[in-house]
Amino acid sequence: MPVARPEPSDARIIAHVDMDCFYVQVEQRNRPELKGLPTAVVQYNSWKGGGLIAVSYEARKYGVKRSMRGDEAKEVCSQINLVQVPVARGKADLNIYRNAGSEVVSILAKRGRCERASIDEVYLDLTDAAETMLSESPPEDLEAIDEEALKSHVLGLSENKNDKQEDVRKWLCRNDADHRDRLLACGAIIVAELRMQVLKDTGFTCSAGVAHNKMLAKLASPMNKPAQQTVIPFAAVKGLLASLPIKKMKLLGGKLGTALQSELGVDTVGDLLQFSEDKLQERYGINTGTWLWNIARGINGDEVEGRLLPKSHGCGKTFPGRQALKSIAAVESWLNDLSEELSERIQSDLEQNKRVAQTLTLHASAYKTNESDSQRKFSSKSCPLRYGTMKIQEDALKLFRSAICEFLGSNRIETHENKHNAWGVSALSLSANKILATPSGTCSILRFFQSAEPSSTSSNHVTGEEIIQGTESFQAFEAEQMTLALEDRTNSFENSGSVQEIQIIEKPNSKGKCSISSMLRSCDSSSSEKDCNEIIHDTIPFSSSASESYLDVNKNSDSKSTCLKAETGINYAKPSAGRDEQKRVAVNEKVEKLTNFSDTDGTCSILNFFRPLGQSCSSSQQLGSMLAPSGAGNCSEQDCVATKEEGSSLFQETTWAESAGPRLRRDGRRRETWNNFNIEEIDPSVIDELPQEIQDEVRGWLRPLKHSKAMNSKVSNIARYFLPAKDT
DNA sequence: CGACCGCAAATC
DNA sequence: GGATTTGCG
Repeated sequence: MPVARPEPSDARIIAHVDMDCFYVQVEQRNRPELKGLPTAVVQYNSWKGGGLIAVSYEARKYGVKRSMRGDEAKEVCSQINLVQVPVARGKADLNIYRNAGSEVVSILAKRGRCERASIDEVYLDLTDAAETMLSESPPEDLEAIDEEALKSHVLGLSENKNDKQEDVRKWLCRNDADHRDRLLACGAIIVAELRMQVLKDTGFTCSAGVAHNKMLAKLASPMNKPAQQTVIPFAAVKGLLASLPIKKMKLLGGKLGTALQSELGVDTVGDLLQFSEDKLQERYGINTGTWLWNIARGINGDEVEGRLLPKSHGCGKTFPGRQALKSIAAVESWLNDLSEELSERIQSDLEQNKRVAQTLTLHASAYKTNESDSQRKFSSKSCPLRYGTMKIQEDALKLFRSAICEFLGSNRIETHENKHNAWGVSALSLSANKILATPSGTCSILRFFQSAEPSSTSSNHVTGEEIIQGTESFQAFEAEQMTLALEDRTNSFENSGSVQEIQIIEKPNSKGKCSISSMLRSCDSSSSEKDCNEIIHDTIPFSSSASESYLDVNKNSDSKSTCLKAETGINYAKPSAGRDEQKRVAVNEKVEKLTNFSDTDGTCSILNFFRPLGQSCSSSQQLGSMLAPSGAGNCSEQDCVATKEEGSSLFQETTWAESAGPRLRRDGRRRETWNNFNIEEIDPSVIDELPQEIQDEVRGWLRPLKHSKAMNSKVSNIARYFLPAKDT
């Protein structure tokens, strides 16, 4: 459901840029002989000529539609050129289009805040640029207005005369106009320049809408395609919405739009005006109700996000009809392919953008052949993402096993093998989510910890000192080191392959932020899986420190725990009073080792840097929290208590009692906590204990803070990477 | 089962 | 917060 956001009081200038039949343009750039010819891009040519996903404007003249199959397109346009989407690993591969989209984004981002809305769409907030232009060189002062700007379509401007461009020129240059319109004129000129730049640099044409908010800009961009732009002045909004079919509005093309039509008899956006906000809220909820009330009036406060990269990466394939996968082996094979693709994509994201994905998610559609209620949900499953194709393949298969087991409501492995052909899988997809930007310098810190680990191999360790930061080789070094650090993140699963029902989930800290401890924890890959088995926590809130791993004994059914019991011989009975302590098991051994180890070689205080911390600390304190060795904070009482719990579980000084089964905590002893300090209170001598390159990095973080409050945001970005985000 | 496929983001 | 839904091209 859409959510209403307050609209800023000052007029904004927002543009929506939409590439014209983008996939076709990309293919035509690769094969120039196709330019100007009726062309469509098609995927899976095998069945009825494949499905069209982009149609050139030449082909549209013949009535070719995106919803057609290739064969149908040939029927209405026999000379159409059908270009197939590239296929890799047996599935469509959209990477060339993604990359082409990136080319465009990098150009469009130059004049203002830029949000990549899809593979071929971008929002721009050009408010500042327009204000600047208006005050420094307003349109009426320009000797000549860009031809492309003169070709703009201005909604509401009478376009019946012979010389349309002269009308537009007058409109753009009216210095007696409303301030908002004058800004819009500047926006149109800027957008025209940007579009020309895109054409010059990439060869792609695009269309654009310019208006005062995202909703209106999005409405405007397709009004005059291809290769044109449309402006919606404030005065034109009411008339536009009055006759706009409700389903044309973004987010109303689906169920909600249908509901409005059938329940309220609303046909156009303007028809919504007759309903009070209360009425709309009552029917569609507070958020959606207000959102609807607003859009009826052309009001939309959504901000342009300033994000040039996607928030997640996914790949999937459907297996319709007879193609459904009927064996684990077939599923495994496809998951391997999907994992490979996903791995490549997150790897290049890491190398190019220094971003790290945190979560791997599998989704599938399945049915049961012998049951009538075969529509049962096949729930998606996720686990911490470990880098490396093999690891992803491994985890993906385990996620699938876990999900199919749940789907079938059976614990029997034989059923999974589908001997009776009892099930089929009609879709598989994998995605990498929760992608976080890594602050520069993080990786060498990671590697420091990894090399510090006594049992880790040092063969591939290179110290940062040998590399000069800022050079390309350093960039490559960073990416490589980061990858090494991420490959060994805690395994998602209990090592015994027979137990699919237990899933170790990386429990994120309060806001799901990446925690360095999860990476540190598994520096030793040889022992990580074994250790994993030991990281068993109950599901009762207990020292749930940032990103500790715990075994998520599925809590929703008795059969699950029964199953576990049967297959592992360990009693994983559901939590019950008096037994909690048995299920409350040790923290990863490596963290313990790290703690003890550090006490002996003088690096003790670096650990203080990376203690997991409680929530609700102000961001200006967060870095201080990582760095300060002692002091007092101003968290609420409750927060501090919670933090102490965390401290005791992950970094306590006491050792852990060994036992035959899961290891138990010997006592509840706590150490003083160190969080919540002012950054000014950091003891400089602490930093001196670090290796030189890390000293430099940390000092780099601190230096700006002392001089400029504006740098707080930079520091808190780094801090947020390690710490729970501030609750907002 | 059932024929649009693949993908990404938002919502709950 | 993970899973599901919605929507888009």
